[in-house]
Amino acid sequence: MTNAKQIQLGKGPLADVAAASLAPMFAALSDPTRLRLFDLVRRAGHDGICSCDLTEPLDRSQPTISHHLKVLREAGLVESRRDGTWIWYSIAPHALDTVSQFIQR
Amino acid sequence: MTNAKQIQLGKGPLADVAAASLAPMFAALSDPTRLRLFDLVRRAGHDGICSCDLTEPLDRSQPTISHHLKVLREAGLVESRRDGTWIWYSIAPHALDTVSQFIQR
DNA sequence: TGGATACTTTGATAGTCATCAATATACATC
DNA sequence: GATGTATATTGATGACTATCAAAGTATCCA
Repeated sequence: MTNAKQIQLGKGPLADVAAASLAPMFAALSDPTRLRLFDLVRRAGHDGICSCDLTEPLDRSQPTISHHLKVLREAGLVESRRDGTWIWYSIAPHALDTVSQFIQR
Repeated sequence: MTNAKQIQLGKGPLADVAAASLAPMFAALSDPTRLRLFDLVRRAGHDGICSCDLTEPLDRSQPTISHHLKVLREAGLVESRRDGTWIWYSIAPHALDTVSQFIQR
């Protein structure tokens, strides 16, 4: 189940619930390996990138990469689609909109 | 010791060191209490806000707030200055520049 | 000097997380 | 069906974290 809550931050002080839904997105980006993973996926553009091409450049085990991709997916930052035995990852539309909204405020 | 590394992200894939210095800033924002704390400080504008006015609205113990402020400070996101027994917090200049740079890329 | 107020540090606890090896699942091909 | 490749899940482990109460430090004022 993906966690793609499209939160609209109000104008007042950051509400409890808003903070609670914003925090996991920052958490997803709070690990160096995941940051590089996200960056690689973003660079791949619309087509995305095969999971099999992500393990080697990051120097982590295959289960670890799989774990991190799951975290990014559940945070609503990336999407995946299967193509035979491969799985292709791409950036979710509006992935960083909420984060952006918070940053520039 | 504040951790205000002003990283310039290159154009190529996110480097190991860049990711390692970016991750702690996201980590600092990955907790709901800290997000609200940061938001309150930001709203206070140039003058900043007294630490004593941050404990009550967040419904956490005073040591917990102190701990979170330390995390924000060491991530280079906020600054503090003492005024008698009070300590005033304000947003660090260019606090979110590096994060912004990563987001819009 | 001594109390009062604001804040920090310490110590403890329960929870989360990054990582890997081992195992399981899914798909393709033969 | 059997085998091989790609990915996911499980289980274990060491490290980190959010929280609080208690104790410590800093500053002001009388």
